[in-house]
Amino acid sequence: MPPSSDPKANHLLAALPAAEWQRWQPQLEWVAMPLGQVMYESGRPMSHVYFPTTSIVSLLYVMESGASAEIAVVGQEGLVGVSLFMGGESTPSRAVVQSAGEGWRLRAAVLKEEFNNSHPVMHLLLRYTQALITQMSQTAVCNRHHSLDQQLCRWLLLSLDRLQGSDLVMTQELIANMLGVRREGVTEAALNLQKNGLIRYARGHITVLDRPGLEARTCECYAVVKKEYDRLLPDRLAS
Amino acid sequence: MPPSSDPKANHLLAALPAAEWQRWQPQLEWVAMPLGQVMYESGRPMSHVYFPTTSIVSLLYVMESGASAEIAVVGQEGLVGVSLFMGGESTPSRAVVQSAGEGWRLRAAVLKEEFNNSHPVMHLLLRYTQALITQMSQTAVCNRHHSLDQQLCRWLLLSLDRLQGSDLVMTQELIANMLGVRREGVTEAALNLQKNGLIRYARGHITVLDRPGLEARTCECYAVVKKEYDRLLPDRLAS
DNA sequence: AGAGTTCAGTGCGGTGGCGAACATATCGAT
DNA sequence: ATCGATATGTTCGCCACCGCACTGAACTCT
Repeated sequence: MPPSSDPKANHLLAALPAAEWQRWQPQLEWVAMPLGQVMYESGRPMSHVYFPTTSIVSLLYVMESGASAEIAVVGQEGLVGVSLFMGGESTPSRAVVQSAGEGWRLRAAVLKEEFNNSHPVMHLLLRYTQALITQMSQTAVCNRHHSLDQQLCRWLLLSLDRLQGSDLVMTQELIANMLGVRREGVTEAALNLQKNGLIRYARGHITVLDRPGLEARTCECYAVVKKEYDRLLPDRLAS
Repeated sequence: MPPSSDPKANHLLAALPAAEWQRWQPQLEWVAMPLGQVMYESGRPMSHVYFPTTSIVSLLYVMESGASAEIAVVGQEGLVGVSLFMGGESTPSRAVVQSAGEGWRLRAAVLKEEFNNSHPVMHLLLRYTQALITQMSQTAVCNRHHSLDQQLCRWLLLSLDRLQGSDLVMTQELIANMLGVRREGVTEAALNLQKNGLIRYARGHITVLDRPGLEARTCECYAVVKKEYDRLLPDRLAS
């Protein structure tokens, strides 16, 4: 399978200054990211950082009981593997491809080298990390206070923002794993949304019909996260 | 009120290399941190970073509805205000003193200068930030999956780790706000713990009688966070 | 075409935490 | 010693979500 996506479809890569881009370009390696692929495993050192272009990756914690919960989601706006430059080399979470697509990767050593020696790179990556922290925090709050209906809306919107188009290939079972709830709960919430004409779905394929409707129905968590991403990673970065 | 605590009671300050310590020491300003003091407010730029020595600070999100939820807690092991060096200058959360005590602070400009010009400082602060990220993530998971009983144990243990001794000055009302639950729920959970001889409390004063018992009763979240702090910020840093 | 697998929908009892209202107990100030 | 404020204990109905068991429908493979 040949690369069909430009590295610059990833917003962080697109935001690199020219000098950095020149150095990085030959080092970037195209990768296919099929559904379910584990990008890194809890507690295991990482060999690469990944810059998704058309895929979505979930960061999730898996409990001893086997139950899981998503803490953040990464797409074309970000990168998978922040703990590499944060200094820990690993993290207790797992990263799994939630929506198949493509991306580009960079070897860990190269990234660390660049992070330490280029202030623009460092600042860009740290700002992204702060946005990611906001997403994680807001997930904690949302898990505490909001209904499954609202959380489903938030999750759909976050996913939409990280893809092009208004379609998601995604079974209810998978969504339930991400949200850390029962599959039946997702069925019910999704039925609600469908009844109200906000989405349509069939066997692992969800089409969003009324995005503003979703935004009206979700909790404030979505807007908080979106606003913080926009603030920390303004569009001009990606142009 | 005179300073009664050594700045080096804070683990990060204690971990500074000699050269950095020489530069920082004259800039450090002692501060009292009374219960309820707001160290920074959601979305507002920060003037200082704070290094608690004998106090505990909660990072919490306050929702439109007024409901709140703690996403992390900071004590002598860390610092309040990571978004300053992460580049965002502000963050959508609020930091409130949860247990009165003391600390030291540094002006924002000084900290940023040091962060940008000293690799040891940068790496130290980033490793701390990664530990903080772990705490936030685990909070999200815990909010999703674990019972109030278990969460209360986790919270007590996290607080204990950030203070000396086995006493907490803390009303159930306050704990409820932090955990994002009803006060009555905390009453019930605390009664359980008291019945089993794990704690004793009276009017805003909690004494932990059986710490191993608490550790046995809490969920895995506590251990995961503790282990990650120990891994990322080993004791030798603080010696 | 038929068999097996994957996905979605439904029903039912159980329960943990919610919201509200109220009862008691302890502390501190005058 | 009394009073008000603060902190804790108790009750009751409610509802969202859980766990489980099962049905039905659609796709896939040979």
